[in-house]
Amino acid sequence: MTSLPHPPADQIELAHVLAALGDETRLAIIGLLANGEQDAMTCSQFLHLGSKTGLSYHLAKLREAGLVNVRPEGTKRMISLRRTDLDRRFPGFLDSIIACRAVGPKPGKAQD
Amino acid sequence: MTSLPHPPADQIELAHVLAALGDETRLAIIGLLANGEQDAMTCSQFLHLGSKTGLSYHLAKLREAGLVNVRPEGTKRMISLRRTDLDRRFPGFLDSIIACRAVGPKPGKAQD
DNA sequence: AGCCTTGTTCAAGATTCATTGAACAATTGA
DNA sequence: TCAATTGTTCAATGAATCTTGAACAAGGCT
Repeated sequence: MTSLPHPPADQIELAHVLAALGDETRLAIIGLLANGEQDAMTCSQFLHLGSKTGLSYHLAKLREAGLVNVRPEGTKRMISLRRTDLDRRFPGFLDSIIACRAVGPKPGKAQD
Repeated sequence: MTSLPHPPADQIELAHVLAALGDETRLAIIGLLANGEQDAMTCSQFLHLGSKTGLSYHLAKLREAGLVNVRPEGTKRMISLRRTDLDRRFPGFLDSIIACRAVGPKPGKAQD
């Protein structure tokens, strides 16, 4: 039961995706989702990036843009990158973003 | 004489670049710069995308983000993609964006 | 039943963004 | 010099964004 609205894969818009990623907090979330071993994480695992309310807001943005999938499980939300959908729609895009971030702005202090 | 402020190549920030591209008008400008034969275009060549003032605003955004280079030549500004700088800093990123746009939202009516 | 955890929603505020029109600056050309 | 072209700057407006705290909802646990 995907209670929360997700855009279908073929309807993900590039400008929308780029706008969603044009924010340090959300970019950090994507970085953690991409580099972490687990393919799904909960909101509370991002709490070091901001307040509970702020996270809910940013995660909704990422979901609405088509970047992440959110699956309710108990009181938790399992959040995962829509890797397959994104790769099919925008080949190479996600990989380049992730690679950039690995070298990029926030190098140390990754408590995965 | 680069009268206008451009960020040095190694100081271009990913989040800033993504935010600059998260706008249909600016994305269209980058698309035209990337797909056109000419490596430099003037502001007036983008007038079909918006008002003169708006274009000036959006082009400043792209310049400040490090996406384009603006070189004054007479009363004109020669605008070009910073392909080399971007490829070095974010390998594969620009190519994936351009490829996406080719398939993407505004298919027909490209008066190159 | 209560209580805790996890996360959303609502309302408010400050900030930034995008668009517009008028006025201005600089170069080109008659 | 006068006029046209090219583009910037300024001020104002409305919209969107981000952040915060309080209140709420839904499950899990004892």
